[in-house]
Amino acid sequence: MSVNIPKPTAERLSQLARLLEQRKNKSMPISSAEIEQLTGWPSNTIRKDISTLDTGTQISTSSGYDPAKLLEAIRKTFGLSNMAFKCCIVGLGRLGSAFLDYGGFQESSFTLVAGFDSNVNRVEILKADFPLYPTFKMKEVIARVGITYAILCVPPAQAQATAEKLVECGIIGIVNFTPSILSVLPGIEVENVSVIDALGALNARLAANKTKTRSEL
Amino acid sequence: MSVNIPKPTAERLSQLARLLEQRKNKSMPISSAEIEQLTGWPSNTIRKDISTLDTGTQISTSSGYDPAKLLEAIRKTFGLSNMAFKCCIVGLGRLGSAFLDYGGFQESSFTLVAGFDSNVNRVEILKADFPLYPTFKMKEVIARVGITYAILCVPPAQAQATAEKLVECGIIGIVNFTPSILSVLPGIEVENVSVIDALGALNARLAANKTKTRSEL
DNA sequence: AGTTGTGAAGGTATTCACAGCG
DNA sequence: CGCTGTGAATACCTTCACAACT
Repeated sequence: MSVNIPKPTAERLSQLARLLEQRKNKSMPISSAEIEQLTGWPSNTIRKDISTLDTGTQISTSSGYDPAKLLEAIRKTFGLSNMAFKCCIVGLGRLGSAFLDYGGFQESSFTLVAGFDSNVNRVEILKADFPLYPTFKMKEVIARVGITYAILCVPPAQAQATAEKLVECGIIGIVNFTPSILSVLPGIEVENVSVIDALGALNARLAANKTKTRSEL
Repeated sequence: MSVNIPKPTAERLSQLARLLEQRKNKSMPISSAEIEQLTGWPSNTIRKDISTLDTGTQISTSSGYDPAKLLEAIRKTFGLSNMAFKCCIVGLGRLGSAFLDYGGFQESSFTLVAGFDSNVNRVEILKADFPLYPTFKMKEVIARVGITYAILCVPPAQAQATAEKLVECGIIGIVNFTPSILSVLPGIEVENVSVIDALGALNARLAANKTKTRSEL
């Protein structure tokens, strides 16, 4: 069931989940038109996306979707129902330490459970809701706690080496905040997060818009 | 010429540009096979992507592409040849201030030219290679300096309001690092950058891999 | 009424496979 | 000969339009 969700659909649904998590009014139905208004995606597409979920139970009324049920359906489809995936931050410089008090994890299906830095001093000074360790404890902690994903924030020069070490330790997915391009073993997934790429994407889209005739409202 | 570059192609080319910028060996030819090895995209696709660029001059030899020429062609196609787009950081908390010494902009077509924060104290204490201003100077500075893009790092609760203000000031593209979903006027582009989404994408891909039979090397 | 859900049509992007070039 | 470059074929995603449901 739900074997093949198109990648763009998966991305939209992930963001939709985040939107639902944040939404104030947890019980008021949300319509595809409202989602269009909030996100800019056509309501048609949204309905099609939602139709790829296997909901089991009834999810919509005549005035829209039940947000809680919709959120649950998305989570179930992506295999993140009840359990939260455990993540660690690697590299606690300015960028890495910014996540120590980042609120976004609160409602999500991911939790931060550890941070690592090679600078022992920094590990001791920084405060967080979860323990911070010097790098040499990485292997032990990742195995013991059962950490799945890593958020990589080390300096660019160390990125590739650190990534390899993380994979050795059992990490299967890396969110790469460094500007380095990582190459990893097959089966391991990397998601690159880069301001420069984001700016590039913006720019590409705006350049494309200029060419197009304005067929949008 | 080059009227319609597919969106996924544009994204890959943007990343390819970054890869070329970082590459040590600036003169050794790079082949589509090597790019495949580094990025995971099929070499076929890469060649197709590159073929959408209008290169003017010859860009490849029989052992691959000339990296400098390729980079130049990508930049030209995206309208960012010589000039660098001017960007500002809005919100200088932990996350925002992490960009003050982020190296990635060095080789790119984007430059940071200003930072803003509502906390006057913070503006005075932080050090950067470019000037920092209190928020109330935003309109004046953006207009005078000619800033195009903003990197939004304010607390989630202020995100939507700040975005609207930025648009009023003349910003046409926003890289949104807050977990809030922004709605903006048509013609304005937003690129969301979120750890949570990145983790979601990772997870979705890994879940999909499990279903697939391993047809990869 | 208003909204979802969905087959069918249309449009895009990727893959294939091989011609053409240095 | 290895590598690029590209029409043609395929696979994929989105849009449309309307039936079904509340």
